[in-house]
Amino acid sequence: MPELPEVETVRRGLDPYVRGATVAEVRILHPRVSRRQPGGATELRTRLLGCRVEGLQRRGKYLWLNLDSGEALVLHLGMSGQIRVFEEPVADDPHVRAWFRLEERWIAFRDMRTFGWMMLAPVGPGGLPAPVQHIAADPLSPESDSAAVTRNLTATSRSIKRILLDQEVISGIGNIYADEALWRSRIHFETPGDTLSEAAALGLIGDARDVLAEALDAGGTSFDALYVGVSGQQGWFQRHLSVYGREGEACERCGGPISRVAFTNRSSYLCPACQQRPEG
DNA sequence: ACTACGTCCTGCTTGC
DNA sequence: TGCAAGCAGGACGTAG
Repeated sequence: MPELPEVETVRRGLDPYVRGATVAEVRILHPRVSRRQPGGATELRTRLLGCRVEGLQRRGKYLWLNLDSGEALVLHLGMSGQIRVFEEPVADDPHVRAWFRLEERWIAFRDMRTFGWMMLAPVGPGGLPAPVQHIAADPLSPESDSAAVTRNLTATSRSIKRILLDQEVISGIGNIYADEALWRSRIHFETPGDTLSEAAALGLIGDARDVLAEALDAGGTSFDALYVGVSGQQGWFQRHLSVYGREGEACERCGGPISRVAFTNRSSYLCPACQQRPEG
């Protein structure tokens, strides 16, 4: 669920509660949350206890806490993950998968669909934890290299939407913002990457960066209760979405109807008039 | 090597 | 009304 703007909103909200704080208590309530940890919940808990958090970073949709042990606690929210901060642990919340106490705050990892995970990992080259090493820079990062991304976008016959969703090419973009960026660039999602001009690819990267930045300013996108910030607040960018979730509504550019079509067991939203399928 | 597909989950919505 | 199928914002392993 959460894409870059939502994850960054969580990072900013969580940062003041964790930076400089020591992990005083760890409760793993569901085994799936620690499934990527080789030693499971026990290892996660024992190696985390007593660690001091030195920082909270993000790359694409991945978050990690830098620990004074030299390791990082890497978190991925998956489709439905949330991080919430409480004064006391909430009893009987069926979706809390883990609790952490840092100083006097209780931090919950909630995740209805349990695709999210967390694991401890060594920090490698570039300050990136091992599970994040393969993830490309995201468009809001100063490390992002538009020329290099452009080359990657146009080097393959894969559909442009698949490439946008490939976190090893450009990170942080998910189904919502891929559709929004493609609409802004008037590109059909099935367009093969290697048929795009360099200018079109560069423009698309710019549109992706713009939509992510605007969504971040709005605190992210909340279609339902599944995405909220650390205090439970909703994001507001859904009011500014041009195509996503707007099947049948008028395209704000040409007035034609927005359509929804199948895309790898999911949906793509587009304006068929503005975003013409490539020939052949 | 590269690409497409199925799969891991739960819960809400839709349609028969 | 009830039930089953469909659908959801992600990423990985595997098969082709």
